[in-house]
Amino acid sequence: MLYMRSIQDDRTTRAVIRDEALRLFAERGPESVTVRQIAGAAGVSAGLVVHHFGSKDGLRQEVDRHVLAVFAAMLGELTDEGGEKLLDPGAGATSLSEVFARHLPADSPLPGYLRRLLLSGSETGRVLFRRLFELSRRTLDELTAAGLAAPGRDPAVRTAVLLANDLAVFLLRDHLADALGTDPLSADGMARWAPEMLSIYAGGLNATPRGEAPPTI
Amino acid sequence: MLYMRSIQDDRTTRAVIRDEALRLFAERGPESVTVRQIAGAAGVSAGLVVHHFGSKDGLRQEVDRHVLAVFAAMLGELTDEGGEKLLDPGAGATSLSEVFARHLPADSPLPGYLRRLLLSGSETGRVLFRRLFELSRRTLDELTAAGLAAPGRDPAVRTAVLLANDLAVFLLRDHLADALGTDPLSADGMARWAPEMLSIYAGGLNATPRGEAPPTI
DNA sequence: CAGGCGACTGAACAAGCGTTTAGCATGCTG
DNA sequence: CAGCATGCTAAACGCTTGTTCAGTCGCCTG
Repeated sequence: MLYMRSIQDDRTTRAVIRDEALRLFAERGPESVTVRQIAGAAGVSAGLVVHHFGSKDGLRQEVDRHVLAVFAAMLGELTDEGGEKLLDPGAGATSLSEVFARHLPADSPLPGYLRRLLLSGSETGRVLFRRLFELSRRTLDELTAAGLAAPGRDPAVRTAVLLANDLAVFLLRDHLADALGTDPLSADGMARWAPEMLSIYAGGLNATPRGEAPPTI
Repeated sequence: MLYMRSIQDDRTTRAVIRDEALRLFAERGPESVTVRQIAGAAGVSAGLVVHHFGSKDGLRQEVDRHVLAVFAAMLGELTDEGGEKLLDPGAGATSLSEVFARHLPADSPLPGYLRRLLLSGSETGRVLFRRLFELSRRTLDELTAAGLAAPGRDPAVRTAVLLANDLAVFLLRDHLADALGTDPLSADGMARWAPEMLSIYAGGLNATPRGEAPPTI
């Protein structure tokens, strides 16, 4: 019998199906992927997919749950170490992209799935955004407590601005890579993106370049 | 015969089909909308849709062309008056959202379609992003010339940051409305969003007017 | 008035969809 | 050993999809 799974693949068949579905869903969207395509990619029959997950929508929900769990683990770590990293000038591990880059391989389908999730209008997407919003709010509060930021006149909006800026990198990844010549989620891309971002956060659009002394009166 | 079009509707049947398709595509995505649903919404038969546009994909392309043309007209105006408005402090008509809000009714499907277009990976989306990127670049250059901004050490990235920030409002509209309690594309929403955004652009996250006391928490 | 042409419909079509079913091994359990 | 779940396949089912087709209506033109 022919297997698409490598010899050393210790995942269960169920997990293989789930992972291939995740990849294809992230790539083309669930509506444009058929059960037979998922089955083909996993090296099994279409019937087995339904046997394991009840239905195509059941599989989609399972993928949602799985992705949410992976994200929760990653964000949990960011929350834990957030306090120290934030106060360490120059560390700058405050952006989602950096967390993702450290935890995921470059070709991981998760960023793409995150994008679909946020834009699908689904309940899962809403849950995810709410979590990110709360995380963003905590980050802003910590920055404020450390004297690195002011809460602004409308802290909720300021929180939203920071989060939107962070998420935009995921949502527009392909276009940004096209326009800049560098994948913004790669190490090189982040090395270009982060300083520019931080520079604006530090002193606005008209701030003097880093290294020089700010205008003191 | 029953018509869904109002009595005073002077659009051709062809235009009605196109508009209903635009609305449904923006709402649910082209893959999730059937020809029969479009026909039903337009009050015609499924055969007529194909008769007018050749195929479902032909209709999709026509909608793409139409949306792109409408955008081009709006962006053209922004380019024309950009120079003066930018130099007028407080006017702040530099963001895409404001241009859209001034030209489109609150329930227009165009913002939603713009979102689909940018995230679909289609050639039309790529063209649109490139135009917006160039526009953003010109805006940054004008701000620089007016002494309101520095080009940064990596002007292309700075351009991308500004554009991404602008587009994030469209892409995350529903989530932001949920989190903030206000549609960011409404007049009220923009009145909250713009000052916060401009404040960061003006002086960063920790801006405090010089000589004054820092904001109390 | 004849005739053709474009708008339009309802029925039909083939293909593809998600799902169901019957059946075949395999391995554990009493 | 019999019995029975479990993992799995191939075939088939019913439905929906985009598309085609034959034909009707009304209008313009010669």
